[in-house]
Amino acid sequence: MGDVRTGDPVTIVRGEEELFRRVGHLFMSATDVACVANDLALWVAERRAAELEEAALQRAGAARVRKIYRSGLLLDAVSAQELARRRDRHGAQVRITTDELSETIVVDRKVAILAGERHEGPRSYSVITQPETVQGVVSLFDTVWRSAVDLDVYDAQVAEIRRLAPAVLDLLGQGAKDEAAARKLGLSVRTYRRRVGELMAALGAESRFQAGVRARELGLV
Amino acid sequence: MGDVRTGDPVTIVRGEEELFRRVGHLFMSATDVACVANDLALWVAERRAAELEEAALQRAGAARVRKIYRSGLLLDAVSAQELARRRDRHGAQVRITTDELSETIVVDRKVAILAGERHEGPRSYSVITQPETVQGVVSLFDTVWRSAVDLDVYDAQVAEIRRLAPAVLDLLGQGAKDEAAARKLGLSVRTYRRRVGELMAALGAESRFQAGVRARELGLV
DNA sequence: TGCGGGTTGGCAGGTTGTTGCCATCCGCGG
DNA sequence: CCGCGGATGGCAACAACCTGCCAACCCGCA
Repeated sequence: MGDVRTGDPVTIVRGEEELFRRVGHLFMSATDVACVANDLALWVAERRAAELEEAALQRAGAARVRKIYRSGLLLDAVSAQELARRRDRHGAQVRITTDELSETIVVDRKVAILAGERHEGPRSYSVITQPETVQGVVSLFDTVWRSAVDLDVYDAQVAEIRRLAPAVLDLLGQGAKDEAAARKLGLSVRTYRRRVGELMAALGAESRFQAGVRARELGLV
Repeated sequence: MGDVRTGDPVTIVRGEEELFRRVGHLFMSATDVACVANDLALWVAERRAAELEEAALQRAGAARVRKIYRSGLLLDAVSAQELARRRDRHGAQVRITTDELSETIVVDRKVAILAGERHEGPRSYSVITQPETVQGVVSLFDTVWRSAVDLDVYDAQVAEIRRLAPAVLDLLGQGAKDEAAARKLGLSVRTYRRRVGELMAALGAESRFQAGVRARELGLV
């Protein structure tokens, strides 16, 4: 415990518990947080969230908090709303990308945390303090940040998509052919496919199989 | 509480806890259990499983236990093995179907339990004691049972599929085109598509989107 | 009424995915 | 050696899906 810098420039940490013990304190006084997240789950164990929440609220406005989320998240109206709520609550900036990114946090441009693959057992995280490496991560983040689009702007774009998305997802999930699905929705095949295309774009999927997986991941089907 | 027959011929029960309280005792003395399940999760709350387990073991051989599972389950080697283990342990008969079925239990041809949709909140179950209705359910079950194929037979069929399935699923999940995927696996496009087709058949999916959803549901991607 | 921006749906031409057919190859027992 | 069954891969025809283009339409606004 104590300062994270006492270890190697790169430390592998297993599980969120451990991660929190190592770097949790950094968030308390952070003035610059950059974050890539794929869902709304907090990175730290739920039971510790309260402390962080408090610290976050205290520095609201004083700190610069940038968060990037996957676009698929916005297809669920509830999630989208929750996202906006949190943003307002913390005075954070939220942008949306359609690219697939591994989860990342950079605190004060000094410490980078990269999430590893999520498979059996606790998830692993790489905690990086080596300045040049962190700088590289920051640079990547900045680039992605620039290409990402503001939550409100994106939200407006998908508002209409979202209206039809549930029905489209439902039909796709049933294995319906475009022909039949379009008829059921009272749309032309052309427009139905437009919807599917928008949906896939929003999910960042390049094939329908992949779209199915992502949709299921987000609990949309 | 008490005898399930005291209520209406059809009772809606919310949550597995409640279900167990209502009909748990039936399993203790049952000599004929018919069951459709979509995954390996036990129907009763985990903590009560021990009692049932015990009762089940005692009547092993004495009772007739028939279980039908979805074929997709077998794509995961671990699940398939666990399935066989449980079957041997309980002296049950296990068959596999590729059709989509809602979960069902019929005890001693007297009480039928149909699982409702799984959405927010606890899952609901219909407990049916009305004889004609139960008979109808039994009749449906018997038909499905006849058309289903024995676990061992099916297992042998998919053994080879399973060997390649993870790789194919992986590539599909990445949104790879058949062309590229086949190259990566060192297969011809034709054979790769054969694999995908077998996979979809095993998942009971009629479109790749649906296959993606099912695969994700089973945790195969 | 006329204009401008956005949505729709038909069409065409493309790519991707699905399936049957068949020649070929491999391994195995006769 | 042959014959056999199963797996493979090429080919082809077809179905399904994707997309650019454009005319038609709708709606709000001046």
